[in-house]
Amino acid sequence: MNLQDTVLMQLRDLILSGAFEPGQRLAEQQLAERLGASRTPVRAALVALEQEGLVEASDTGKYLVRQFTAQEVTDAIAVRGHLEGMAARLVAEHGVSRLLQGDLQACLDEGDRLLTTDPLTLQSYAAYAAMNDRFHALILSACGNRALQRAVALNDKLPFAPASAMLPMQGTLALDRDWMLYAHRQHHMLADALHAGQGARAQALAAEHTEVAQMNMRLALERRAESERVMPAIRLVVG
Amino acid sequence: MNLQDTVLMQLRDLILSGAFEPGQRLAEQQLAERLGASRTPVRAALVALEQEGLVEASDTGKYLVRQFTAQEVTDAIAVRGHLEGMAARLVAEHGVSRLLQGDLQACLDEGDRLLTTDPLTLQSYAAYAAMNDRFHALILSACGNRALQRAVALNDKLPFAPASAMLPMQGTLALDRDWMLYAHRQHHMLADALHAGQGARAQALAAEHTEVAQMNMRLALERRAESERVMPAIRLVVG
DNA sequence: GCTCCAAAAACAGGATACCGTTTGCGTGAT
DNA sequence: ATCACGCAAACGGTATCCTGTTTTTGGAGC
Repeated sequence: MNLQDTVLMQLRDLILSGAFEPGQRLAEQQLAERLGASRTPVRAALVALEQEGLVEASDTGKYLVRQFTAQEVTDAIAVRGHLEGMAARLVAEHGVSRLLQGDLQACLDEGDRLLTTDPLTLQSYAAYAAMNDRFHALILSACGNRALQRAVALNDKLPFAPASAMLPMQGTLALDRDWMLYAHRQHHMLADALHAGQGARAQALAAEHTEVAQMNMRLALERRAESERVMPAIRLVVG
Repeated sequence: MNLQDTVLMQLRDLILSGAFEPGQRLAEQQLAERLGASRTPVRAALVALEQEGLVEASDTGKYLVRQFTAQEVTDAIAVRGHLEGMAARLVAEHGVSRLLQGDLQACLDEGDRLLTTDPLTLQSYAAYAAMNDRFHALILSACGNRALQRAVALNDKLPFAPASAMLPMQGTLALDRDWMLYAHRQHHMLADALHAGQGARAQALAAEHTEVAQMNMRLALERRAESERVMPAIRLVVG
């Protein structure tokens, strides 16, 4: 593995885990020392992170930790909804292969099983999150549109835009399981629409599905203090 | 201006003007010599170009000029259509400001005027292309969704995905002006839908609008030899 | 005690040197 | 003539060095 890629991942994790103040300056030399590398790989990582949108270059060429407004997060989630809607429509129009059908069904079954326990255990949460990511990734990769995949990948670099952000933070709300049940039923309906070749319905469902993430984001912002322990990246959201 | 940015632009132009074979290896040192810079800015430019999608890193870490299939180009145009559809819907829902209304109208008027001359002059083509870019940029910037703007910006880095690719290559087809008249009437209709706050209609129109680009792309690929003089980037499309 | 200016420290952009690896070519053996 | 082996050139990854610029700090003057 490259030192460049290692540094890139480390730096991304540091930012997303709230190790820096939003708007804080990121000096190459400091980071190089902190990560035990030279400035060269740090430079490359900063260039990449700027494209990812986690870091911005000031007018004088300095790198700053990007800070997001609540509106920007909302917007990013809306974009993901729109893009996933397109992916779902494409899959529905192309037809669902037997393999994909099986994989989707496996996700649905696992979700059904995980959500029976009440209250949810920590393991159930983690397993559901992994399944959720897999479900969304399945549809995206099945749509076969590489430009679309790239657009989603870029969007997912922003905090709280990825599909996993849809999951309620565990423990803070008793309503969590209810929301997950709702979201999982949408998964069922979406798989159904895909299987039936109902493109418009699939698109609408996938887009509407992200409203759960919007709701979750709003709740997290209202309860900033408690949220910060579970989702440290929320520190990057100002206002 | 940074040497990095200069090198990045030069390199991007070189690739898009077909100076390299698709799939060709891009060696840092060679490029550094050719551009009269050292390896450092070239390296930064290559990292950026990889994120833009014009260059890809092989398994052993070398950089290659990316080559596109016709399907990938089609997909990228489809993604732009979907994204511009969202932007148009947002603008229609938010309402069109007086300023935006005036700017759009100016574009429409200029287009009307430019398309009266028959046959079109070279200047008319260039002016229409500039106006076309401005029109699409106006809507995108008015939508206010930064994540959406980022997604479009990324997509537009791919050859033939930007709005300007919608314009027929001048001189090769007598039908050019007819297509431009058609596309420009869509501009009129889109502005009308935006003004009337008809979100769904605006979205559908903006998406359908990119079918002109699809058509143009198909024609260009059928007449590869002639197209190459006007759109050298077509060399990057294989198959 | 506050302000302003100058010196010093830190930093970003850029260039280059070093090293391990890959690649490609030429030579020699079969 | 062909294949295999080895050597040399080139390259990518990394670190370090240089230079011009920005930022910070410390002191002197008000």
